[in-house]
Amino acid sequence: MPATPPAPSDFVRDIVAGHIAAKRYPKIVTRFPPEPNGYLHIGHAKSICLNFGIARENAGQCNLRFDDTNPVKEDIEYVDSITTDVRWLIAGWADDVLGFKPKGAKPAAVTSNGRPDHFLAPAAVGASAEPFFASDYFAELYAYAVQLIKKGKAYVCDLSAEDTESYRGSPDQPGKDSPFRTRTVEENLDLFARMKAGEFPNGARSLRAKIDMTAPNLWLRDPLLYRIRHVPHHHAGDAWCIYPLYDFAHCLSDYIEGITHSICTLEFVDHRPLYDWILGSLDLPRALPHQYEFAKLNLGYTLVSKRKLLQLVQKKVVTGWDDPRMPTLSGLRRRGIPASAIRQFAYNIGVTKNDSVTDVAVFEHVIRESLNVSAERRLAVLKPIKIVLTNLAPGEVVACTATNNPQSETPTTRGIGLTREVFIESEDFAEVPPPKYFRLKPGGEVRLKYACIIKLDEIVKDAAGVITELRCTADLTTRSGQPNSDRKVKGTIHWVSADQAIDAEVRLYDRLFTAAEPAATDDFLQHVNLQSLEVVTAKLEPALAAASPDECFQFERLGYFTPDAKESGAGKLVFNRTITLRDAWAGKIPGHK
RNA sequence: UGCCUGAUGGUGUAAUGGUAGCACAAGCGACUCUGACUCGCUUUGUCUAGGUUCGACUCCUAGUCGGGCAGCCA
Repeated sequence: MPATPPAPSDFVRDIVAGHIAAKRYPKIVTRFPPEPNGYLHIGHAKSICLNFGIARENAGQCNLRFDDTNPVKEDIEYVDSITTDVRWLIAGWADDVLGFKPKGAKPAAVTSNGRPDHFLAPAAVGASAEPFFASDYFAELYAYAVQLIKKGKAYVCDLSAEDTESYRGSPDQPGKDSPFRTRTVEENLDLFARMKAGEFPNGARSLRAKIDMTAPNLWLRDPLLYRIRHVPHHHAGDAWCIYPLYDFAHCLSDYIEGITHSICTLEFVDHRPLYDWILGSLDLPRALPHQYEFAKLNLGYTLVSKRKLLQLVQKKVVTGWDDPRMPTLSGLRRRGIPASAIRQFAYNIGVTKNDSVTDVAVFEHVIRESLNVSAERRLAVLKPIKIVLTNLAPGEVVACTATNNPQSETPTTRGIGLTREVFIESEDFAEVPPPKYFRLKPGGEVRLKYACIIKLDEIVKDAAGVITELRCTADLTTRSGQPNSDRKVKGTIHWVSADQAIDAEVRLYDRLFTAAEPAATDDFLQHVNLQSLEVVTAKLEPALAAASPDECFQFERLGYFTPDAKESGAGKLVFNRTITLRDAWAGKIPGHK
């Protein structure tokens, strides 16, 4: 997989390309605007790759901006996790177009040439820089709201939430004007100032745009611009008790930052006329941003909804937002999935306006494709069964050489020792083998990878009939470099020396849901896969003792595994299975799958 | 019953009036000291009905089906 895939093409990029050809903007500026009310997930990755991708392909800029206008749902924990996750996803790919600003900077403090420019060169983006926050614009936003009132385009409304809803009408029924719609500019100004001053309780009044209560588009029926919320804000502190709503804050935040292309998902199509109305109703001298919408990601057997993922966390279905089974970027990272694979995935699925469900196999494919090239191979046995090589003496060690990565252009090797007692995978032995079984069977031969061919002589069982060991003879003339090394047997299996093996907890993950579209079911919690985690104590080759969580290994013939960043350490090794290898055999075993 | 939006193999996505292609999945085969990887081959598609045109996935008309919208969430 190329580190930098070829530049993708899609309808959004076509629009941008048209603007560049027309020299409509001096610089392309996009933004990724999460609300800090949950962790980022694979669906957000699609948006991040689109926004940062467009910026990097056009020598532009993409601001990370927190859309933090609703303090009751937001938290600093999410600000931190989102920042970390975005930087991880774009690292080595779009760092140089990441828009950050000096810590604490607000628009007025850094405006130059009549145009706010918070952008720092990548070298300057260190501890003294931070993402953008819509809440840093609260003062500007308030001033714009006052301007709207003065133009007679906004009014303070005293309707309760319930009345506001009923006055709005329904999709096929026009709404009716609020009795407060005709207040004078002076009265609105006074009331709005007193809202800001904290004179009224939560929900007592709101600021509304004066548009058209009979508009067929519900979002044009005098939408709310500000609500009263006597709560402190995680970023703005306790400076405010009125907070702007999304529609008012977003378009103006885009304008303040000089965004050219405001890219969002399809559910905001209905909001676009409002986005344009607000910007068009104010005196805004600079070029206005425009909104473009694409279809968000839906992934099979996966939940792509912050709200629903939060429920999994709260109900302790998973251990946290970063549980390796979660489709969050934190979870995927902990599981061992490379950021480059996620970017490749975004590239492969494309960007359209079609509401669709992507097959998880597409995601799994890019993970394997990436790891196959990068992961070093190791030997590990998940569910061991003991083999005794009767022609080796106790304590005897036969030195073998294993290749670290056959995909490498210049593969390196490491030594492993074959001893009298070794563990093999219990699945690699069958007392009564199915047809076409290539692995160890009574009287049969297999090759121990990197070692030699062995022949099964005897199956030893205890009094209860349980197999305790398999006694085999090793044909040491079939080792690499030995005269019979190219002797062919149908099966090659992995193994670990019983003397040298180290124990590790290995967590085997499966999909979190049994339903192809959990979000489309009545209750997704009823479709949680109760077998999504299986914990085994595995036998690993000794080299794995030094593995670090930023490495992912292929355990040969099994899959890709990475040390758990939170729980694996010198005292106790814990590995997460990132993904299995493709297994063409599994589907062919009679009665299997 | 209002407004917005979409429809191409099993899935996702190209083709912007000129050979329906790519990826994933599936199947068969080759190779193999990973039943992996790699390689070769194969199956399967333009929502429907009209129209325009030498020629339509593409343009027009009418339908059908799907998604979104009535938070003081984003």
